[in-house]
Amino acid sequence: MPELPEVETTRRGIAPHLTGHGVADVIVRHPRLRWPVPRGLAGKLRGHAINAVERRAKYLLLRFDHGTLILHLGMSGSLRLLEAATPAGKHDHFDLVLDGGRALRLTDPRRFGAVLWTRDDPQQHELLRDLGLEPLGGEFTADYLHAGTRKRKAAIKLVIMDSKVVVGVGNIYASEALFRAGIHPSRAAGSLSRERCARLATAIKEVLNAAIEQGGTTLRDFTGGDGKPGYFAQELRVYGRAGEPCVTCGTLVKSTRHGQRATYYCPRCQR
DNA sequence: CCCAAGACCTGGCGGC
DNA sequence: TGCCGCCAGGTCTTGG
Repeated sequence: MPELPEVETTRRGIAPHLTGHGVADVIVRHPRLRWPVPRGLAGKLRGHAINAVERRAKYLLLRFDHGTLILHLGMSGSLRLLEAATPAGKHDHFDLVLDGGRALRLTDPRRFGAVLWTRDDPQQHELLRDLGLEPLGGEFTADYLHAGTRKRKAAIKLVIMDSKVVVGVGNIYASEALFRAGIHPSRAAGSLSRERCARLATAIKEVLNAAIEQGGTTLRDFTGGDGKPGYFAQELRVYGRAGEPCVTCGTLVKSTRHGQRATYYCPRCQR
């Protein structure tokens, strides 16, 4: 579920309910996520307040005075706010119980998500330290993308999904951004002109921003019972549409694979 | 350094 | 209905 737009939408949804609130308890029902959930979190966090909820790439950062709780939703994770007494389901692995009786609950069937703690600057954490630029930031430009792809022979789709280059472009948005930019997903990254890098950087920003707006409309209620997305499926132009006509030219959308992930593209519009 | 493949997990689906 | 293989929105790790 979580691509960058959903993580950002989640952040916006939960932040007002967490910021300034104290932690009453931490419940770990299943400590074996992507990495083991650190032991003793309850003792560390009880009585401390959350100062801010930030995002770096697809990591959510819950800032405390004495450290940062780092959350990742993996492939199948979601967060919602509910009454702490709500019975836990099979995949409800982690609760951050707040003062006042509510809790932030992590649900994650595949357990590729993560809950980590650092006392230090989270940007220097080993998982975050070497990440590339935020796609929606001002530094992510045509020049940056052009320079960063010069020596890369790999398919451009793989390169824009490489978190050391730019973060947050997941499998869906990689196909969508390349379609909007008119670039074939298999094209060698280093063969793209500066002009086409400009179109691609713009397309990435546009598709992510559009999806965040969509997420904002369908995921606004994080205090409700259901944190499920559902969102922008109707906005997708190529993803999941193999065999259907291209929305631009009518040619049938094709699918292929890059790095064991499904890729969708229009063989006529994308070169 | 770059790149492809493997690894971690569970659940849903289509086919037989 | 049951079983099997395949697929799934991520990303770290490994081996060439």
